[in-house]
Amino acid sequence: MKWNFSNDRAIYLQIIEQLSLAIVSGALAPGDRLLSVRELAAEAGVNPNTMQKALSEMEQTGLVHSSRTAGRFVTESRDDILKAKAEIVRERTEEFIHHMNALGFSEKEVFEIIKEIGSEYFE
Amino acid sequence: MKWNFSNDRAIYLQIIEQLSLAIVSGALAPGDRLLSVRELAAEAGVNPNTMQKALSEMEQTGLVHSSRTAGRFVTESRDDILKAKAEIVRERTEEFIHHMNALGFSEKEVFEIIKEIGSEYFE
DNA sequence: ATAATTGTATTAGTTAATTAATACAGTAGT
DNA sequence: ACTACTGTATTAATTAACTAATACAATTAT
Repeated sequence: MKWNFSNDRAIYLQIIEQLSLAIVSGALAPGDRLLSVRELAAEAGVNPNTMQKALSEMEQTGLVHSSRTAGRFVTESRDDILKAKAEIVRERTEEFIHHMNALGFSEKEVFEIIKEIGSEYFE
Repeated sequence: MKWNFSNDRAIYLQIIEQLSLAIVSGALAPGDRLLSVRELAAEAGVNPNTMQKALSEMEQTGLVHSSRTAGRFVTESRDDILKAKAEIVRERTEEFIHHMNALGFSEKEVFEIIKEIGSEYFE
């Protein structure tokens, strides 16, 4: 897994975001075992404590769970994953729309902008 | 002006963002005089030093400039404001599209999602 | 059995953001 | 002249995030 951090937000929050995205996007499958805290920390280039903090906080979302000595796993509940995905979609979309609305763009104009800028992303 | 801060990002960065948005959206007109650092700090509920840091950094963008004892003003250059607006639109849109693409949505699906979630925002 | 790996806990040091409390020099209005 | 206000500078204290270096108890693999 590839990690990408900006310096304008807490790293552990970005870890939670990126790991959640990997799960809800299907890059990590239900029941998949994660790398160990130490391995993930090395992979992401952060301190093990920082990775542990992120993973530990993520337990609350239900997307991952840990079994003491066997490791940490993606939830087996596809339903929970779908719910988390829906929530992320809603949050991101609302934030974007709110912003574009504040900038004075109509829905129609937003579509035009996406068509133009999105031509590089959407094949 | 109404301020709104979350605790997951540095306050001075959020000040820059919100003030920039106010300018490029036209809430603040070219040449408008801003409230003093102390007044803005009181209005936003932050320390004057934090407001000063935000405003001082914002000088670099060219959207505001200060004249030592007279106060601080929005740039008179409508062109600079338009350029800043275009940049903000591009950044926000790319970020959103990138996210939705990572979640597996096509351009068509993104439009559907915006139509549904955006119905509360766009008139 | 025993060696290695797991998540977790603890203590300490560093850095950046924020608040706090002043201070100063220049200008506008009176 | 003088008062009030401007942006700016400085020094200090506090807090949260991050890193560092270990340690431990439980389980898996050999």
